[in-house]
Amino acid sequence: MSRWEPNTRERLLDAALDLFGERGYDDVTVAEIAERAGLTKRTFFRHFSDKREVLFAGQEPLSRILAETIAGAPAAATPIEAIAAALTAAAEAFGPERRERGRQVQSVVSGHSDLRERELLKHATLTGAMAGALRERGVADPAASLAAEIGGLAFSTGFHRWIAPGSDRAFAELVREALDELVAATATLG
Amino acid sequence: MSRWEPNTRERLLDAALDLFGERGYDDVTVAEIAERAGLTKRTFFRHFSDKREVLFAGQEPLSRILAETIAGAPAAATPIEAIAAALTAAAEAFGPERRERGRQVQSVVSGHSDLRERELLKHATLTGAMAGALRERGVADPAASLAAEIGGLAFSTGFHRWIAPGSDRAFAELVREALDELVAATATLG
DNA sequence: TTCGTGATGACACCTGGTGTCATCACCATA
DNA sequence: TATGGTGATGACACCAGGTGTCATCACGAA
Repeated sequence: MSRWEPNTRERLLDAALDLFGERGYDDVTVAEIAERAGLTKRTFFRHFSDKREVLFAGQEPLSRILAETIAGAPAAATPIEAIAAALTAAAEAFGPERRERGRQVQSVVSGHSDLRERELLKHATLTGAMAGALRERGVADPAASLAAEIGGLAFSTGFHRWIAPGSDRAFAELVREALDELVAATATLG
Repeated sequence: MSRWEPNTRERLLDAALDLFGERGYDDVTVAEIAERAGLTKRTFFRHFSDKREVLFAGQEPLSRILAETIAGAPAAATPIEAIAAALTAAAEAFGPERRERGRQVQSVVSGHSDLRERELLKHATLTGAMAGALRERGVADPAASLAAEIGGLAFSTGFHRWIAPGSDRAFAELVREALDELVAATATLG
């Protein structure tokens, strides 16, 4: 046996989601989360940089996957093709076992301005990673930002459909569908 | 003479920008800002909902202008035409006298994660207003969100060019140019 | 004169977040 | 076995953002 119980981060995450579900995000203090996990406030902040971050942990690898997939796409691939490959690769990291937690997190986040802000920052990080990787491929700049923005929109749309009640299709499939719709819509704008 | 000096909000805003410029955003406390304006911390929070908000005040009318202009666009206008009209109307509210303050604010915001978050929230509010107004016009949803996102990108791009050192062209003109470039880029994506 | 109103000050309070030091299981090495 | 280093944690003090609440006081209306 080790000195402390293992899986500290996971215990904190579970405690936080439980408490947020019971009493709402801002009626729960960090000290309470830590206490339920058998830890102290100070330890919470050693694992999460702030109270919001506990709801967004685990998104760090996504940027990497997106950027690497775009970088590794065939030289002949168009920006949208590269984005499509990247979104597929990223979405495949979300198996059905993550759907329920996605629902829980989203239901807490969606009602809270503070948390919406953090969500937008994460979203911007993803689109920024995509845009940067496209520029590395030589895509010039209005096009790179635009393609990345479309990719971000597809990701969000797909995510919301994925966690919608009754949904049982794969995340990757839904994202691809959303991207196709967006590309088709491109022709109707102007 | 009134009991208190007038222009409370403006005095707080000036004090905040001065102090942020002198010592940086997080080495300045709200109490110090209030003190320089001859007020107290409590009064600061009566005028701004939080410390960050002092840097983003005055953006409230923009959403309204965008939405109303889109709503009032000719029935035959395409989504991009409606967006273009809205962006022009909004950008015309930014005369050259606001450019220097724009630079100050942006230089404080750009280095700070907390402030970037708030900026993203404001940005999302603007694109949300545009997307909503387009839907009211009967634009179906992938297209409405996409057009709004393009509008948001044009606005940001134009803004950054407007405050760039040496820039002397009108904000509205720069935004229109950015929008044109984005629409052209649409055809190159793939 | 009187009364209501609105903006402010004063003050206590909570909570998120940080700096710092002590503690103690674990591990490597002698 | 002994010894010393390391890493995660606890304990504790502290700061700053933000809020609730009550008192104050100029101003305008009646």
